[in-house]
Amino acid sequence: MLSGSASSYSTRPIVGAAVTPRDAPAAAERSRATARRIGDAMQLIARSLAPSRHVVHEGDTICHAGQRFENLYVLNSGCAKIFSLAGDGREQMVGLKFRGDWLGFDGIATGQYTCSTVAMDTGEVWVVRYQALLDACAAQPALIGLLHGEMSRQISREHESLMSVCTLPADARVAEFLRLWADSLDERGLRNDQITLPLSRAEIGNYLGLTLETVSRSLSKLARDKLIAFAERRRRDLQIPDVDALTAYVQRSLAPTLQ
Amino acid sequence: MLSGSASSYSTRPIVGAAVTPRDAPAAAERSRATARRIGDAMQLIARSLAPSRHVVHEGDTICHAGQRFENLYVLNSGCAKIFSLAGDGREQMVGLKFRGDWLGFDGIATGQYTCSTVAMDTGEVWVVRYQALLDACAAQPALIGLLHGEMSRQISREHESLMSVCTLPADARVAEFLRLWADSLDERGLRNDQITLPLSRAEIGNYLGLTLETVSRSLSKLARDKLIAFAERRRRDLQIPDVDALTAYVQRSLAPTLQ
DNA sequence: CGGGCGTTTGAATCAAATCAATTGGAGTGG
DNA sequence: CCACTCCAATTGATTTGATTCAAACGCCCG
Repeated sequence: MLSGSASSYSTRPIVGAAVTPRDAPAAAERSRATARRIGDAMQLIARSLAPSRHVVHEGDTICHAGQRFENLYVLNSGCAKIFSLAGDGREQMVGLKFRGDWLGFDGIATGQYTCSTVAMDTGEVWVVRYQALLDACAAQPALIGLLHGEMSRQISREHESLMSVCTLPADARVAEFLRLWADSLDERGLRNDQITLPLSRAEIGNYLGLTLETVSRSLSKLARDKLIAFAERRRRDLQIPDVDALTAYVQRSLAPTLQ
Repeated sequence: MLSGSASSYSTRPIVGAAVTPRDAPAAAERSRATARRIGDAMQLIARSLAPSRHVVHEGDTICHAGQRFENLYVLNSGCAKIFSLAGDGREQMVGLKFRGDWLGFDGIATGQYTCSTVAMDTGEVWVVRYQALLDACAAQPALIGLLHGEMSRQISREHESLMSVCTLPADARVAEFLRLWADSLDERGLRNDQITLPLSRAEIGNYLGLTLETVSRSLSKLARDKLIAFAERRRRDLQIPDVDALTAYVQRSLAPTLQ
């Protein structure tokens, strides 16, 4: 079976996978659908919850690990990074958030956030009191669908992160990270051919389970292979001429013998 | 700062952590509280949802990736493993489930499960139609708290997995895996001094981002260091004389210079 | 202009993967 | 009951990808 020999890391197939090939025009359609979904969701929230709105700037903490849970937050613009904090001091970046994404789900179970969220650029955060949200759900059932959808989506994204970290070599992990970023921008109708990473190499490394040096080397390699191009001066701005090429790069790394 | 020099892997602190030391009697109390929580939850589900009950056996698939989403599943007994399937055929084990845990959240957002769940031993699964659950929530508000709590808990657990895989060396990852297992049994009032792993080394490796050989070596090392002991004949049964010692082992691996 | 931080790059090292051989248990059929 | 196969697991030898250590560069800001 294919997947057994494919990965340079770990494992043989255990459940047996249905391989579904990717196709480009469908991806574009999916992206438009996502844009619509996010727009509708924000409208619904605005209309039925009248959330208080807060402008945040780069470096501002939106919610703090350990704080008492009361609110959920929805990002209306800008982007944010989420860190999970272990009792022993370890910090792990566990997520990236863009317009339409929700923050703070991790606090519901225990009544206390386990993650800190920090804005990566100027943006607007909508604050939704959890109790108010529950109350509003009674009157507006679409809200509950939205809420559950977002929690579900977050769970699925965590699965993808884990898959990335567990099955991909360093270069591919970085490529996938960039693809994710570009896709996220694309889905929100933002330019994704020229992106500015608001994360240091160290932060990217933390997210991907790599050291900053390895991230730097991988980016240099991707640039050498013409999958990305750095801006003249700032090595944090980069162009992605072809996002699908990144996907192909990841796939190639899985089957080095078959290419 | 401590955490920067501590980890042999990755990174320097980015947000700044509040270090909260662990303490043993509190852990025991927490475990009892969890047992109560799970018992209450199962009662609530039984009472207000009257779910259909299904006995499953080792190897049975509870839900299949790709299938249309309709139901959530609650494990009443037994244990199950969850695999996320990528389009390219990669399989990643992303979770372990025990009594009281819910399955299928990943399907809500897209209307289609992205994970396959397989029973690891004989147990009972309660099938809850998602729509029926939503309807019941209106009459029984505690249900919605339960549901959200479980989704939230799952998100937090994924964070822990990612932290494990990204920050711990192989031996510590295996130790943490065993600790997690023992804790899960403990919280459910089951014996946890003598456990039988229903997973092969390959599956553990897949879960932890390691090869089966590395898992085997790590287990042997843990046995050599007397943190675990194998049963006479079967290398899948093992004893954990002191669960806290596993925690200490993980901590030591983070600060090899300071011990 | 100079200091500081983020980044790049090289060289040496190391942890984990790979390759390979062996053991041992479970199950099968003679 | 034993011989046989099959698969899981262990263990050793070797390779390799990523980390670590170190040095140098370049951008930004005071």
